[in-house]
Amino acid sequence: MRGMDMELAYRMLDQVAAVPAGQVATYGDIAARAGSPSPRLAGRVLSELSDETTPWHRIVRADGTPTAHLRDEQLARLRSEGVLANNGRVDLRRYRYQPGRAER
DNA sequence: GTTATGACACCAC
DNA sequence: AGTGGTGCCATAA
Repeated sequence: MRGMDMELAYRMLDQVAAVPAGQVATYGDIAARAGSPSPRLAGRVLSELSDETTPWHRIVRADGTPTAHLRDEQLARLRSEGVLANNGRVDLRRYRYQPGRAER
């Protein structure tokens, strides 16, 4: 839609869907895995194409802080999956999903 | 074509 | 560590 690269957009959505419950990924992670250099594009894709089946709440910013205008709901959803935040910040060292890397 | 804006990221203070 | 400036890709006016 909007003339955007839909294949890229769907790859991003796939990567979002690939993040398991209880873990998170950054916008940069999603963009990179989908083959895009632009984290902002990942954000825009989520804002426009996400639906009830898209775990958008598992995507946080590079420093572990949740999306500003949605932080309350996002943190609540993450908390319900077992992702705890300290002072509004998710511990990426602990919860970041990295494909191919063993769980702890 | 130029400017402003945005679910972001990085570097400098 | 928090704040601010700049870069980034794409859209809207």
